[in-house]
Amino acid sequence: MNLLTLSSPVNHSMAPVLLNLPSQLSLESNVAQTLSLLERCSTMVEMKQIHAHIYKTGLIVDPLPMSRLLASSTSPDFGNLTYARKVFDRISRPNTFMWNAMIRGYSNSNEPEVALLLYHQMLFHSVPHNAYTFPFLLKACSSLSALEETKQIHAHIIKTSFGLDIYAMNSLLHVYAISGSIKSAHLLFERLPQRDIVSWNSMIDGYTKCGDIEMACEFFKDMPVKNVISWTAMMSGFVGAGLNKEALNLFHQMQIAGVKPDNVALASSLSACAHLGALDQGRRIHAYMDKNGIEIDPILGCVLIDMYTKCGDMEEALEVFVKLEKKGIYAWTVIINGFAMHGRGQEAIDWFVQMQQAGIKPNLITFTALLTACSHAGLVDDGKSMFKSMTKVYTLSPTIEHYGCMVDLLGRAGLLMEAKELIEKMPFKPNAAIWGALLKACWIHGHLELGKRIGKILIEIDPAHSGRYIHLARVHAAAGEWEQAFEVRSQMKHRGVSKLPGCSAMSLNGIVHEFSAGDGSHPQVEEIYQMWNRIAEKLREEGYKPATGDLLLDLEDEEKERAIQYHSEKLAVAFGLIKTKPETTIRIFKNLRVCEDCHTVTKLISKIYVRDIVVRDRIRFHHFKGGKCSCGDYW
DNA sequence: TTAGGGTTAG
Repeated sequence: MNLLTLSSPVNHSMAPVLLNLPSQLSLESNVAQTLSLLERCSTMVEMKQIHAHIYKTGLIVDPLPMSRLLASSTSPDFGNLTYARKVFDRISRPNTFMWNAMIRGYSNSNEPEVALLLYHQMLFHSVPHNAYTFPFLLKACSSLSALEETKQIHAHIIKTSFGLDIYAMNSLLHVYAISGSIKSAHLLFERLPQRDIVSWNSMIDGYTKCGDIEMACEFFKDMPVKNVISWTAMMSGFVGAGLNKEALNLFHQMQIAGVKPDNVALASSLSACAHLGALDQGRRIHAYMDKNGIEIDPILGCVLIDMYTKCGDMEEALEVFVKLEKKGIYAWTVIINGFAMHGRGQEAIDWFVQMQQAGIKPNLITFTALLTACSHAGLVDDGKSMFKSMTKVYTLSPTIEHYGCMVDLLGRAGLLMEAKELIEKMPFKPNAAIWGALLKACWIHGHLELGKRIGKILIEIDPAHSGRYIHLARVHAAAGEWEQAFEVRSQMKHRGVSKLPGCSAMSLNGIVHEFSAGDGSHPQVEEIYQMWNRIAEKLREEGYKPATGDLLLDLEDEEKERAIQYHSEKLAVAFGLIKTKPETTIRIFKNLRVCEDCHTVTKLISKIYVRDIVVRDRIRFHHFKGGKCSCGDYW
């Protein structure tokens, strides 16, 4: 055993003297003092000093301080697994505690498979395991989704009579629940000799992760006691299922139930706000965080920034971003993506430059955000050079998503041949997203023959997707082929594919008001329609004529005009004008893309009524002001 | 010792 190697990293002339370590002590008090130091230790520098002390004073032969040293140096907060491994490998016969510490360390690391290998060696050396071994080991299984290994460990648990240990059983339940074996988890849950709140929470998490939100709700309802984790697991389940209103509702119920939200619950609720575009609720949650002195950890910071960008308030997003102490790659990517969504391509690039100056390396998602930014802002040359730099400068291999962004960027800019060449050259088989981007480009730039061919391919790939039929019908209509257009729409109806109804939402005093085309369900429907008629009058005075284009194939012209007049977005704008004070920005969120007519109308309204109107459509933001839109009609 | 949170083109 080369002890010098172990203590060599400690350089007393270099390392700050953090600990005043005595060298002359009775063995007993030295053990006690060393253990107490290890307990309080919070950096690797301190750890190495204690290690040197253990070595120097002969405590190295005592298993107790060495065990603690291993436990601390494998800590997920400040530990160093490589260092711990060196120490561990030089211990001639490590005890169970030491093996457990190593297994725990690896289970929390990016190589959890080593935890399983260590367990194998532990069995080989006939080291007995204890109640702590299984939870650590199963944590590694859950990171690896290693179902086969989990089953083997399950057998060991039963064989070694740990089947009554609630920690081992809960860990087992958790792996089954989140590794696609929810039925096994449920069976295990039913047969558990005792259950606690962790068992229930794992079932909720498991059912939400496999998409069975109803079962998750059942468990949530039935559980005898709920804690903040139960509420959060259910909330995240709702968010994951796109049920963001339900998630926010639950967040309020949680507070009524007297459960104080922690950072995870706050992150989940902010994520729901981001999806809903519920800016005022998001702001309220932010204010709550400030008032209660909640420390903004790196994840919470990202979600908060993301919420502001997705709710249309880039300035507030930037303020939070600038104040955020530790800006990791997530935070930078979120802010760059924010600028991308808002069509502020040059700023996205500028912040990317700053990110590099801060020494943060971009990842694949950062590039998706950057390429989107270039695409939305029509920055073709910048986009091309970014795309090239991925491989040349950053050694990142573009994924099909990046090719999709490039096809979109080139196609939108009218460089269809270049887009086509890129598709032919790329190392992937084109998917629906690639064809979809090209089809859109064909439609915008009038390449209708190619558009029809792609449209047909898309329907073949995605026969249950209503958008595919609608786009092909639109291309036929643009070519004046009304009969074929009608045929495509009939095919869609015939196959039982229903059109996703357009829906616009506006959040007012914490309540989300939703509108769909021709909607009569809103309680103030009369008032809204009257307002719309007044708006229509003013629009006509401005010389506006409703578009009766290609979208409403099966209607007569007069009907088309009526239908397009009552698009959800127009109803939402009318509602906004009634319900908010002059000069207040109206914020609307659409589930589909803005249609051309609504875009024209919203521009005019922003001028006539002197109102800033912010519309988030399925892809990006439009900021309407003084008769113009921030997208520059490029979308 | 076991359970819950973050960025992605169309």
